[in-house]
Amino acid sequence: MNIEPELCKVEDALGILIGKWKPIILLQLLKHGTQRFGELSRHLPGITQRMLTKQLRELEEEDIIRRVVYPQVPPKVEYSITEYGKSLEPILNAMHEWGTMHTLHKQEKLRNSADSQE
Amino acid sequence: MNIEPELCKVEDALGILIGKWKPIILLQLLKHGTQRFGELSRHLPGITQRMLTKQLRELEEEDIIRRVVYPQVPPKVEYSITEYGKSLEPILNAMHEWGTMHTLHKQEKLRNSADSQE
DNA sequence: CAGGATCCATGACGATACTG
DNA sequence: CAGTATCGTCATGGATCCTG
Repeated sequence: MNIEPELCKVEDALGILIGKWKPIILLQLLKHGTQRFGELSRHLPGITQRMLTKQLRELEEEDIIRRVVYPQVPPKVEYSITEYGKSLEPILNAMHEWGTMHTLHKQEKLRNSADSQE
Repeated sequence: MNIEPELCKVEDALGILIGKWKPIILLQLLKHGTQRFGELSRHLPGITQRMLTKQLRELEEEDIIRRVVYPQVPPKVEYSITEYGKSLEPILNAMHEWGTMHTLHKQEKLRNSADSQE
C-alpha cells in the first residue's frame, strides 16, 4: 500500500462511509433489498427526513445506491444497492466484526480498572 | 451481522478511524514502526502540533497506539502501534484498495459524461 | 409520499502564540 | 522537543415548517 499522504486512498473509502446514518442505511439496503423512502425511514429510528434525503443523495452521487422514481401521485421512490455498492459489503462486515470485538475490549478494560481501584 | 441500529458495531470501528489524520498516522506507524513526535510530524505534511497531539491521544485512549515518555531534557516521546492496534490493518488495507478502485471508477464516470456532452 | 427550505447548535479542524 | 492554551472558522447534523 502506498502510504504517502497524497496517494493514500483510505480517506476516499472512509469518505463514503462517513455520515451518521450511512453505514446503517447501506446495511439495511444490503440485507433487505429495495425499499421505499418511507420504509427506510421507519427502519432508521430517529432519523429526520432531511438527513435521510441528504445521505441517500450522497450515496447515490457515488453510485453506491440507485434511486428510482415512479412518476405517480402520490410519489413513490425506491432505493437499492448497486452492484458497485455491494463491493463495500466486505468492508462493512470487517468493521462490524472489529467493532464487536472492540466493545468487549473496552468492557474488559473498564473491569480491570475497577478491580485495581479497590 | 446484526444490523439493528442499536446493535450495529460498524460505527464503533468507524469512530476509531474518523479524524482527518488518523488513518495516515496509523499507516505511518504500521509501516515504519516506532517514531518520535517530531518524526511523525515531519511525515505528515500540513498537520499542526495541536492536531497531531489530539489525534494521538485519542488513538492512545482506545489502546490502538502506545505512548512512551522518556523523562529527560529535552523531552523524548515515542509512539508505536499496539498489538491490538495491528488488528485494524486489514481494514485499512481493504479501504485503501477500495478507495483506489473508486478513484478509477470516478474518473471513468467523468470521461463518460464528457463524451456524451459532445 | 417524499421531499425542499430555513434556521440553529455543536464540534471538528486550523492558526498562532507560549512553555516545562 | 513535545507539547498547551486561545481563538476563530466552517461543515455536519438536527428541529421545524412548507409543498408538488
